[in-house]
Amino acid sequence: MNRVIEKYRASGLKLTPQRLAILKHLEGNKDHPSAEEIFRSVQKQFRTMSFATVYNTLELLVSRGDLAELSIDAAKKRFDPDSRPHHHLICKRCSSIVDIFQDFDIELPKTLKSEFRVFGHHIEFYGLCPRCSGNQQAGNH
Amino acid sequence: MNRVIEKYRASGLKLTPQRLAILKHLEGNKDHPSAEEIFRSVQKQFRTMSFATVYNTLELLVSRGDLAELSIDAAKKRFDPDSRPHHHLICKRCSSIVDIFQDFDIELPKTLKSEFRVFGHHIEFYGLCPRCSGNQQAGNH
DNA sequence: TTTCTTGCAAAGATTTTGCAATTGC
DNA sequence: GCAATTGCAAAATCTTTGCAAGAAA
Repeated sequence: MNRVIEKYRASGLKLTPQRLAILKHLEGNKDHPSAEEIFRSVQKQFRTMSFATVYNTLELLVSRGDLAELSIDAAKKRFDPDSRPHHHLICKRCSSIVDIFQDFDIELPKTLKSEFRVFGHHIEFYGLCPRCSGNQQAGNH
Repeated sequence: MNRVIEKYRASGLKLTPQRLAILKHLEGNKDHPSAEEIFRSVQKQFRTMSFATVYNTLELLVSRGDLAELSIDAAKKRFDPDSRPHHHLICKRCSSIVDIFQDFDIELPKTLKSEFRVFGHHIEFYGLCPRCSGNQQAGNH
């Protein structure tokens, strides 16, 4: 995310401490956090932090392509700062998400390709994480 | 969905007219409707229809494996009555969803497979539908 | 009659928005 | 100082829930 900060500076956006804290929280984050998790974390540093700022910043990052918004979890949007193309594996019990860095050879039928303009694809694997598969009681995180 | 009705009857669930109307609306439906779309449609026949009944019925169907809940659309849950395994293609502009009935050969790395218990996978293709790719103005549906 | 289901209304959860006050540049 | 950003609070969505009344079997 450090290069994201440089990009910010270069395009005239303001580097407010709130934004920097959000960027810092996202940097290298493998938890695929929701907006609320990001809010709670950053609020520890900024007591006056608001959801508006979190959502504003997330929307900005997504629109600039520096953050991916995942729709893999039906309950809420989750965010992924890793910009490398990859897939995800979600635990159906605790909703934890892990990255899958493997390239699969996926080719759509030609008939469809001529109608739709397809940009890309994303594979969602689902199952039970090690913790949940051995524990019927395990809840969310 | 007719066989779903038989299954219902066989397991002692009540076949209320509201449920039958919801099942009828879902039968053969390729629109991947949201709960609200189902509600609006069925409400035309039952003026007193409530969201509770729609959500109750959808949850029941999902729990019995007769309906798939899609998390492909970040804005809301959408439902798919087609129980055959398949994938989806979503239009990033109007959020329309079309089915992809093609089987891709997807194999996870062994290391992951030994940790996670993986049940299955779902591929989300994204792009622009024919209508939206030729029309910058196109809105939702 | 018994049990399940409905409808209503309220509550919960997530996300968005308007706008005055503030702050980075 | 100007324009972008923040914080607050209210509102907009989507979904769930409690419970009394009603209906299927």
